[in-house]
Amino acid sequence: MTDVAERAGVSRALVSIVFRDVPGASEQTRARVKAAAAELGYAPDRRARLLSRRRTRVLGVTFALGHEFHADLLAGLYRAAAAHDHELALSGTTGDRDEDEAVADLLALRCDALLLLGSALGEPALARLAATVPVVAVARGTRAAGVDVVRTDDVAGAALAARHLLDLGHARLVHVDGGAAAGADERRRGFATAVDGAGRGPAVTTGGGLTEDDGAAAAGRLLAEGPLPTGLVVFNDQSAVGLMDVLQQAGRRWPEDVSVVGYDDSPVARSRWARLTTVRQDVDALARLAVLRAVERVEDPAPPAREDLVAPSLVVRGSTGPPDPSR
Amino acid sequence: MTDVAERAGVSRALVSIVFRDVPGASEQTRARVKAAAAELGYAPDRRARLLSRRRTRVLGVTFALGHEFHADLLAGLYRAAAAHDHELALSGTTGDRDEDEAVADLLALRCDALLLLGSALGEPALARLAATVPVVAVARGTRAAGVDVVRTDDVAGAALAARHLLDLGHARLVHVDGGAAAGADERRRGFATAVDGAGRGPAVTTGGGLTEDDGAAAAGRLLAEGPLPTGLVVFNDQSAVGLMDVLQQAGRRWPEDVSVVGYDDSPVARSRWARLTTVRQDVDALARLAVLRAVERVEDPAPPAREDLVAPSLVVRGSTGPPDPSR
DNA sequence: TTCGACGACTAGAGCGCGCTAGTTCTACCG
DNA sequence: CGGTAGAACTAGCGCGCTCTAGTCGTCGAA
Repeated sequence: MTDVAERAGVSRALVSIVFRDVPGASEQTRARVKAAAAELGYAPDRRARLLSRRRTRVLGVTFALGHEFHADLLAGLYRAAAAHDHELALSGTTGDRDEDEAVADLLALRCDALLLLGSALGEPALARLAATVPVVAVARGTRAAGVDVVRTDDVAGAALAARHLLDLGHARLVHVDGGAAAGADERRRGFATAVDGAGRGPAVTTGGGLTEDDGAAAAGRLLAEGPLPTGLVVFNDQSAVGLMDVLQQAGRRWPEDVSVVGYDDSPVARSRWARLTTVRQDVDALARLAVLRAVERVEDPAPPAREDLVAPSLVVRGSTGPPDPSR
Repeated sequence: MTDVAERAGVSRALVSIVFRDVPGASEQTRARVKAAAAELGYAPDRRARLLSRRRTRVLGVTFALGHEFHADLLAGLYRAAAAHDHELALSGTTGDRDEDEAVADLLALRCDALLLLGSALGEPALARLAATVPVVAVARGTRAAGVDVVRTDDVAGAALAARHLLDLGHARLVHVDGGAAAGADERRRGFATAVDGAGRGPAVTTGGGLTEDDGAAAAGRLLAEGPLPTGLVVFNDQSAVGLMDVLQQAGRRWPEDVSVVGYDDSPVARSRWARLTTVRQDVDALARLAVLRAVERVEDPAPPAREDLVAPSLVVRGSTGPPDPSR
């Protein structure tokens, strides 16, 4: 910075003014400073810049590496943060790098707020964290004190899936659930409410899970239990494709023999093989709201924690259709 | 820091000594300082710490968000960086956040070195960057001046795939290539060398690409062109599953009618449907080497750029088998 | 007793910025 | 010509840490 100032024949303060783009310098000088900086390959050191500022305008984000949905969220967060003139500091979690470590890293950077994507932290840990720094839990519900929540309305999502099948004319629906996974309760509830509400109850749910194997296991049970239901709402896309694989090996076709709805609109749902009708979470809205809540809470930490539900939407593909009347 | 020092009844310098874990404090005092810090919820501010240190011991990493292979690499990089007592600063690229932006962000943090995962930067841009800061290109070849390269030996990888099929007894092999993608040339070469070397030449290659659609298009051409080859080596897993989908719709089975080998060992290769035999890149070795080269070059920027090739391995699954002699 | 060595600890400069409280310079008015 | 407003610019402290060059005190050897 000193070099740039010297080369442009001004003081360091002037260089600072130019790079912060604030009033206090003539156009002519601005040009001269910028030219000098370009020649010297100078760009302000962000660490030093943040150090002398009360607010860092940096949002810390923890996410699971390799989690497609988190990657989508991050893309949205980059956009949303830029819109609020903030930056992102990323800290990934993996098998041998847990969330505590990721959070500690971000705290050492003195982020203004923390956005935890699908956090696995317990409520006490979350509450403790929220006492130190504004925390927004994204895509995960919690009642931890002081933690803002931004997530998809899973009750509505599962209901959307169920109603889609009901509208197509399916009478025998089954929900392959997510067991104890985050959001599984809400999805069970949404499915049941939709089915019961349409007078097609009682709603039938069978144990599932998050993985392909979970879906495959559920498919095996359904095939063994007698006549296959014509409509299946599965906890997520991954479980759905595991299920579909077993059904296909048993000679069942979609949408002719069975209609299947997934959840998440992950890449596999788009595959030519599955063409999976699925519930899409509004990633952009989630990201925008998460950043907004974080920024708001930085401004004013006082208000009680709030929860934002974002409406999901249905993406109809080839895995669903009217039931074959001949069967 | 001042608060902690006061509470422990020592100077700030002592607190620094304790937290840097360097000699110069008695065990007794260390304990007292740490206790005081814990009570006050103090952790050193990394920005300030780095600011006053010549070397930051931070490695900047650019990666493509949502790219499974990059996520795997990052997990390895976290491990490798920790082993060298370094930290990682992540900067993702997306559709509307390009690599230049990601790199500028990292430079503003004054990282010691940059690791670019599958960089799309041109050679001039890379060379320019390398003149400013040590740069390691990971999973991507380049001859840009001053840029170290760490990547998989794609020639060997494609040869591995071809030899696997040859060993199984396949006589008619075709390589569905990656067009102009990074690594496509090497894989073509490896395939051709293996086939020619086994006296089963001339090697046949057909145009492919990176996506499912590319693979599907290639499959359509192969089906139309006459008798289907019994062994296919495809540029990557994604293209392979697109191809397999079309083959399946045409009534072909694997491994009975056709054996298919992919590349990358991505999650889709593990799917129950595809069970794709594939070439796995040694992510851990790539990550370890990348960090090592970066750290070395920070120590001593002088030596000429070097290129490290990491040996890939074959993961055999259900998509390959001996050719059916009855056909 | 003196001296040096060594462990424990501290003062204070400096890292690269932002920001406040100035100073200087220019233009214009009465 | 003095006075003044406002634009252009600068001096210097402080952000939270590291690190060098010390000081102080203790102990053992000459």
